[in-house]
Amino acid sequence: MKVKRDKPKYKQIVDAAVIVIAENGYHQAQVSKIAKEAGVADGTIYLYFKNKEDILISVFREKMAIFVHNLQVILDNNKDTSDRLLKMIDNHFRVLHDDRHLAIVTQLELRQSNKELRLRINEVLKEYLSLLDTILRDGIENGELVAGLDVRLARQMVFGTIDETITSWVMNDQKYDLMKLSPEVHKLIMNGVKA
Amino acid sequence: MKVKRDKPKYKQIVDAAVIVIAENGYHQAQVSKIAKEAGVADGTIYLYFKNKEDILISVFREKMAIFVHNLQVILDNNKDTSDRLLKMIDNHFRVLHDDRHLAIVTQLELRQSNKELRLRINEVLKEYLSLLDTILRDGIENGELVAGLDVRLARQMVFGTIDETITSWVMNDQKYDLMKLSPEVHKLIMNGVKA
Amino acid sequence: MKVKRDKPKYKQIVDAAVIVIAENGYHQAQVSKIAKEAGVADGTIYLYFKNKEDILISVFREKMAIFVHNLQVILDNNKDTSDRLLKMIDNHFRVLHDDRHLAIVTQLELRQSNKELRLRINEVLKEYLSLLDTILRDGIENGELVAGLDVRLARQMVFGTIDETITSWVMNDQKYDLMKLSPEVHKLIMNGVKA
Amino acid sequence: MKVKRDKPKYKQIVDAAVIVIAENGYHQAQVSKIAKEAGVADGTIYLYFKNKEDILISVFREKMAIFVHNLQVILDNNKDTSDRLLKMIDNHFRVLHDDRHLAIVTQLELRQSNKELRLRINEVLKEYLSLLDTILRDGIENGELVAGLDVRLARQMVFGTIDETITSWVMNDQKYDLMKLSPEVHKLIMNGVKA
DNA sequence: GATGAATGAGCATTCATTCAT
DNA sequence: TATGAATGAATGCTCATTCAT
Repeated sequence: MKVKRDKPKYKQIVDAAVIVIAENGYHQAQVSKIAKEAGVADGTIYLYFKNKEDILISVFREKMAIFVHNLQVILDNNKDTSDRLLKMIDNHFRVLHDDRHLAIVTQLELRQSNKELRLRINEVLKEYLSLLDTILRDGIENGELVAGLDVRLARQMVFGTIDETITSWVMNDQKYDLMKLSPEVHKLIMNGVKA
Repeated sequence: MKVKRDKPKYKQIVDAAVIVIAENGYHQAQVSKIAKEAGVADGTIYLYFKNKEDILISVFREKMAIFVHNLQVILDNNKDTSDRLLKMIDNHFRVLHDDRHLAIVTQLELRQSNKELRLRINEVLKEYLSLLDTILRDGIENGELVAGLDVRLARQMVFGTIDETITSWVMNDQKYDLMKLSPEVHKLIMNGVKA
Repeated sequence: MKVKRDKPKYKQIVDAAVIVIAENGYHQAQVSKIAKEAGVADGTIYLYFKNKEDILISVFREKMAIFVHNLQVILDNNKDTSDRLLKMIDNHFRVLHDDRHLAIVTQLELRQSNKELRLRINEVLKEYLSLLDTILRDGIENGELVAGLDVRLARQMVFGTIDETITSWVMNDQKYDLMKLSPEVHKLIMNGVKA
Repeated sequence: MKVKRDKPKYKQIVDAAVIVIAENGYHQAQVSKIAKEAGVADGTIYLYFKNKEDILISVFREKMAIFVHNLQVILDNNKDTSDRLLKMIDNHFRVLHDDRHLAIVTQLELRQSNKELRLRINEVLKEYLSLLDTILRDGIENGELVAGLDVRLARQMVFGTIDETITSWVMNDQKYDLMKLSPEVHKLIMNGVKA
């Protein structure tokens, strides 16, 4: 039996939600607007999603899967820690660079959700962060990263830097080329700011 | 006539707002709750604030002033870049460590505000970030920081790392000692993760 | 072609409706639940019934037929008015005593329907009440009942008493033996409360 | 401190609810309609009532209080059981005869409420029924009513008869004079139908 | 006959803000 | 200044019914 998540209308509605949220803002993204954008009736939404929160979680889960999948491929094909980190940054930047709506949604709008929803979003994020942990642990093991590195702090530094960089870019209306920043961001993460 | 914000009721209301938001969450922080906590009538709020958004901005502005003031003192008393950064991190951690309500409000609750409000919050943040820029520019100038450092990116790295570290601490219910992390965070920012 | 109500699916759906209404209550007895209980698709309902109201009317009509049929047999086999009334009460109590679901549906749930539906239910009820009128008129004629009895009022007294007695029993979760009450109810109707 | 129930707007809204329910039916009695009829804003309703159900309970409670109060006066001023019952019937008929809207609401519309609300309505009713029980017990004691009378069944007979009589009158569009029926109803209850 | 995915109208409730006192 | 009763706009979700297959 086909699960709902694989049906075309499911994806249609998720994609519509990204567009509606990006263009109207989180608090102005009414279910009826999403339904209209998806080209379905309001009630149809509820054949595929339990409630509005379920749509938002799904948006995040579906899109996050892209990041996770890409990062998994990067890990499989690259064994050098520096390469892995550069490619991770580059991938993260590129996915959001290529989908301006998605960038607005993940960096600004979804963060307006309430604490409960954000906790559920964080759970989805964990999969991604655990792959980052793998990069860091492998790097420590093979001597590429500094011995005794606190993996949790390092993860927060890497993710915090990437996230803040993208958020600033979005808040500046994406008016400069995010892609060009990855080498420099990579260098900062690897070597810090010290001369 | 004194300006309104020096009057006791202005501060009463701002402090009440921090408590109400921390204890109830952003979306459950109704004006009537804040008024009750401040011991004034609902209508009185509007003698001191234009609207609800104005209260929230004021909360952020009043509390941010502490960070800015402290950081200014740090800059005045320390000329070494590494010292300045360590003390900045330490200060940032300590202020939020000492006021659990404030930590919840700045790291979680106020981020649920809409884009417009967050843009205004960012403006308040600018003063703080420009002091950080000063640290970075001074460091580059005197050779302590790497030549050719992209100040904007470096600022995003420093702030992103600090912010993500604190947010993780708050989301983990502040159950470990944030203060102990500053030396390690400082080291990461200075030297990166590379061996 | 047989009329629809003789086909097995018609009865299947009516019986399913009684069960679903009794177990879920009138307002939670959605067409889809009735269809599921009956083992047919939602759309199939509409091959046998004009609309949801039509199902409910049919439930009442089908079940009421039992009362009417039994009462007709009682009238055919008993000519004494007091006997007829006792047996009528006894029959009314027994049918609902033996089908707890039906008792809930007729005494509580179906009364939640709107005025229009209740008017149509009353029409179905008329057949039953006109047999009661026959008992009363016969009784007046042969001198068993008081001369000059207002048949309409007497009918309302008999039916109101029976109905209120059963409703109280259902609202008390059918926790006492309804059957045992018929002689006493009969006596009240025949002789009133006066010493 | 004045309680809400004593404020003029409380009564205004209750009376508006009776009119709106009687004229539009239970399921078409939207809160906004009640507010409009009461001449207040929708939100004002919620300053006086917890929710819609609370309005309906209050309607019943407020109006039932009239019956209870009148019946209490009757008990105080009449010691003869037959008199008491006649006056009770007469009072019950007269109150509903004098307020056609209220008659529709209590006999038809409020019965469409769900089981939970009806249970709460029944609790309000209990006060009235317990006064009736007092009449019956006093009557048995002083020998006016039949020795060994089952008070519960007698109560159901009296109330069921009154209720069914009024409901029939309402369903017949109140087109005959209800008041004239009380002596006959009283006789039926006292003496039964037997010759 | 039978299916079940799709439809879309309809409504209770909250809460920031006002303004008469 | 200070009050707090009153306002009224705005929206997620359900479910009876349809109709293409």
